[in-house]
Amino acid sequence: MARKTGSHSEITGPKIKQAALELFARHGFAAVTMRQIAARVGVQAGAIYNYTPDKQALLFDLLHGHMADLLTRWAEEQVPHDPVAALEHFVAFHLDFHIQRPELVFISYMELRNLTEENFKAIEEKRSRYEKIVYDMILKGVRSGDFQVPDAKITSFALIAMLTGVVDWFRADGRLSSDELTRQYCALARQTLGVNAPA
Amino acid sequence: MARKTGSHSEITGPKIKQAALELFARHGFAAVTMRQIAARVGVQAGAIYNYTPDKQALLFDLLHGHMADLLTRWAEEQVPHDPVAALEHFVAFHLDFHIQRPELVFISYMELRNLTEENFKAIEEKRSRYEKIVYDMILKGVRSGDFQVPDAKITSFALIAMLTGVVDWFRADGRLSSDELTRQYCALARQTLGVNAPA
DNA sequence: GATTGATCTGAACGCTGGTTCAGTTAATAT
DNA sequence: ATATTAACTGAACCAGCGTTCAGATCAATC
Repeated sequence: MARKTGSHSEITGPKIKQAALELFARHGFAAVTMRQIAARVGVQAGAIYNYTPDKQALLFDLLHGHMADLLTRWAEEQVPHDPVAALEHFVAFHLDFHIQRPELVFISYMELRNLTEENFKAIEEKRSRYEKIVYDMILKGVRSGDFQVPDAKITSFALIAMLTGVVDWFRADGRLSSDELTRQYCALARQTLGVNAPA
Repeated sequence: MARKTGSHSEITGPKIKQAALELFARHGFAAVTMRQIAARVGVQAGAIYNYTPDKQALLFDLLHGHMADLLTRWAEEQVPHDPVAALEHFVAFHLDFHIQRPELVFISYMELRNLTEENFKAIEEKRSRYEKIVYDMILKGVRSGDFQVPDAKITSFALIAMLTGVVDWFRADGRLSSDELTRQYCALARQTLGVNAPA
């Protein structure tokens, strides 16, 4: 059992993941080579195979970890019972989570088609779970009379698209703080959901 | 000047574009080979080079044509002067245009990073022009008092994301007709823009 | 029916891809 | 010191890539 402390594996492993993430996000999965990833870590291409069975697994682990993280975090949130407060809580959570990992959000949308069918299904299942959370939240508000929307399902898609689209333009060092961003989108989401709308 | 009529070039050219479009949308630009495109057209890979200088041009032509088409069509529209009517006109136009060409919408978002810098700039310029149209439309409604939004710029992004996101789930043969879709989104857009919102 | 030229084939070119693996390195344990 | 072994190198494998091009094909023209 040589090389416990002083071992590089606990450093190289995460570095490979990080390098793959950055390169996949910038150039796309198919356009990135194992040699590029290795170069960024400071290692030869062959060394990567000590940490992942193949390139596909590298992608899947990133996407699966991302979705698992999203669901876990939401499960840990203390969501208010009031529908409007719950909506604002969700908006804040969703924006915060997505803004903090723009690359993961990006490849989670872009690279789905580069997954094997089996891996794709695993991601889709998690994505559906998340969409259902939003749908249920909206439905609850509609039933209580707090929300007024043309269609709960469509509105759930529209809300998610609207919020997730933020990663396309928001920059943490831009003119807008993330707090301000959240405030703006809370207001926008309330309007979209028809809070205080005339009956 | 042999082979005027009976020539295949007027058939093969478009077929190549169509095949490239479908394959790029399904598998991604980098993952598609010239031989795959050729096979779908029923031709050898070399023949493609009678119609395009290289693979990059194949992608650029698709994206550039798409954006040019979008701007041209909108320029031809008779847009009402009333801000609310203009908004609904835009929603209907945007949805209709995008729903009719989901593959082009898809690759126009996904494959930007596979363009050379020069080609990328050409597309970005057109995209900005379109975004400005939406922004100006919102600004006009805000100034007239018809719209009530937290921030015109953010709202323009949110509106576009919300509408364009439709191509991710809408299927022309699904439960929802495109007319019904437009109606739903018009209502949603009015709410998002704060039409009839309390001052 | 010979000529022409647009269209396409088929094979090749040089190169790079993911992946494998025998062998080297170096930190620990004895 | 020596043995052990995780971590990594460096070279190789072969399949496949985009692209080129000399030559075949064949409908339209003369």
